[in-house]
Amino acid sequence: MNSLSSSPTLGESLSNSPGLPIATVERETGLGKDTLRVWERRYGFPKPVRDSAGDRRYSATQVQQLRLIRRLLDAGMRPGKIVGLNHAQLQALLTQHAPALPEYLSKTISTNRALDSLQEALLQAIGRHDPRALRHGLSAAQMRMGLAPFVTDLVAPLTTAVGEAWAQGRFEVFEEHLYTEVLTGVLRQAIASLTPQPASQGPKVLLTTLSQEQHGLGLLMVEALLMLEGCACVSLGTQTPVADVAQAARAHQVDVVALSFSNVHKAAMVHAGLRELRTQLPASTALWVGGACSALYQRPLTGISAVQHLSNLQPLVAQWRHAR
Amino acid sequence: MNSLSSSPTLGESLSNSPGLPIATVERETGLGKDTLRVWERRYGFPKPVRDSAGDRRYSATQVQQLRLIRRLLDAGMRPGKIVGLNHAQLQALLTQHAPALPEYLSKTISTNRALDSLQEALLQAIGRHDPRALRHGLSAAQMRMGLAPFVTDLVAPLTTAVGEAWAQGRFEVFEEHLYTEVLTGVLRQAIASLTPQPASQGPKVLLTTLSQEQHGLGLLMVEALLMLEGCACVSLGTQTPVADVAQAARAHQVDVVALSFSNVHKAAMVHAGLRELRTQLPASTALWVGGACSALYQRPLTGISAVQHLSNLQPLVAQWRHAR
DNA sequence: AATCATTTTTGTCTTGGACAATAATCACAG
DNA sequence: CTGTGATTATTGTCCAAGACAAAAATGATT
Repeated sequence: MNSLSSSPTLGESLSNSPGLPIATVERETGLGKDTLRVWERRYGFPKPVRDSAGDRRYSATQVQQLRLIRRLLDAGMRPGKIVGLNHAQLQALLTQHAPALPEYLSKTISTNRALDSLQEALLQAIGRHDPRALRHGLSAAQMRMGLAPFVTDLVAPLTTAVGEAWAQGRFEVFEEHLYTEVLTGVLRQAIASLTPQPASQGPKVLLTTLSQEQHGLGLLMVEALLMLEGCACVSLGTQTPVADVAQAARAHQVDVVALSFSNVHKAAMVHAGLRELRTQLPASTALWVGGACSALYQRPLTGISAVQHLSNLQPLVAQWRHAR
Repeated sequence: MNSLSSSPTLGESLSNSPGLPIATVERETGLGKDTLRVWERRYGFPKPVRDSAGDRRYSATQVQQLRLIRRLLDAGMRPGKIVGLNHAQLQALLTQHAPALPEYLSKTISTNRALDSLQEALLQAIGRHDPRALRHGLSAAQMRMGLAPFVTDLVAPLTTAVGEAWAQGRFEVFEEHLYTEVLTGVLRQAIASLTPQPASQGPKVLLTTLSQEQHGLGLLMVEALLMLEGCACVSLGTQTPVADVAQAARAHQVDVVALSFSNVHKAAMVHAGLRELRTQLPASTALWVGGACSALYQRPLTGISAVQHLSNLQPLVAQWRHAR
């Protein structure tokens, strides 16, 4: 009861409102079509209106609530307990459960007042739409702090802060895009200045993300840190299919494959992809994973090293060196 | 008839073979679950075996063929004609479908022997999996030729050559990714070295691509050329929704919005998106579009300037200057 | 308090049908 | 031969209701 194009993305969400089709909601929330339908059947939410063809049309409000639900699910809650709740109740749960979450992040923040105020200033530069100030602030901080602390203590927390501000509606999409773009420029410039490393004392590392993972900032942060450790890095950018990652690892004869995951994907998919890649990779090739994906740290993954925090990267390289 | 994790994937594809579940095939091939099932019903392919629960299990061979089919679909073929074919037939079609070239690209190539041989050398560096040689070759060429000719006469044709080699199966996905990544680094370095432009004599330009368009190389090429012309550039990276492009244009008070399109989308989608954006943008804001998307140049688009070739960019800036 | 067995919860896959937008084909006029 | 308009064919996505196995929660026993 539907058709091919059903063009709308989010453009018409404001003016006229036929509502968003289920495919768009899947993209926007990360919840599968099947899941959305079975939730409607079981919990009575979300209950979209139907268009002339009988297809579901979700309101912007429903999508917003689904976004909140998604975050609570990532925080460990169960669908049955929260899917029926209204916006206010969800928001309450979210703020209440906020401090429980990122314990591995908080240790770097709030211990340093100067960092906090710098971060705040940069956030304001984004909101002011001032790319020049943003770029200058980042660049200056990198020079002052040194690259490794810059990445670990400022860029990483700042990026999650921007992501959260966007999720809470305090930032628009284009403001988050501007931040990503400016930071990408700064990080790439730093990496380029490190490039002429003559004799690689560390492992040769292949960097990329798997299909459908298009968040590339984490990759750049890791690349910067690894180059500081004397690693030889080969980056493939984002969205490389599993089979091609394995193929590239063989072609470039790397010692390590490093993958970055954001939290937009279903845990089952992440695990399946990793298991798949692990078996396609030679046993002698190490597999390192990291990023804000909660699925990585719940259970230990056999044959895979999970890097929950960027500060754990340096020890991992040291450990690799020691094993040789 | 299935379950959550569905642990196996392709890991066992070599030794024992339960085959890949449908979700993995969707991720690896980009073909939706519904599409895979309806193809099986209509064309009898792919015909996966079933596991103990009755779920489909696709063989690695089938996935490989699906990948080829995907490429042919992107090249404009119809599923009904190619879904039943075997590996050899698909490969034949793929290599055969080369000469259907856009004529507007060929004019820059083949007029200069030195350029041709340089391009050939760089293509070989990609095939040799030698990122260092590739990067050095590009960097040296940029220094020798100067940035504008480098972008217009070498990078642009080289990029289309790589894309075609990939479409014909002469390059693997990861090889194309490596090219993109290395070139991105070179271009960004060039742009960064231009950044401290004091007084902008040219228009302020917002650069981005619309949703679902993730090809960012064209954006970087345009940004480099525009900065040479004294423009002030604000880039949002790729995949900005239409509404946010308009919002950003207002927030940053730009004179021009420049969009890049690759040829992966349907013409109707492109036209709809552009029309929508044109209405949301102030009339005083110019809208420039370019890229390898054939839909842009078939009919004239009202209120939009189409840049078929990068050499047309400089005149457009001059024209804008003159209008003030 | 920890280990094991049981029940509940939950996401994904199944089948067969349907539809609307796109593309291909055909008929007809200039 | 070249457009142009109408017709038919193709094709991706959505729907419904049912089913099942893994994960989480609960209860029982050491």
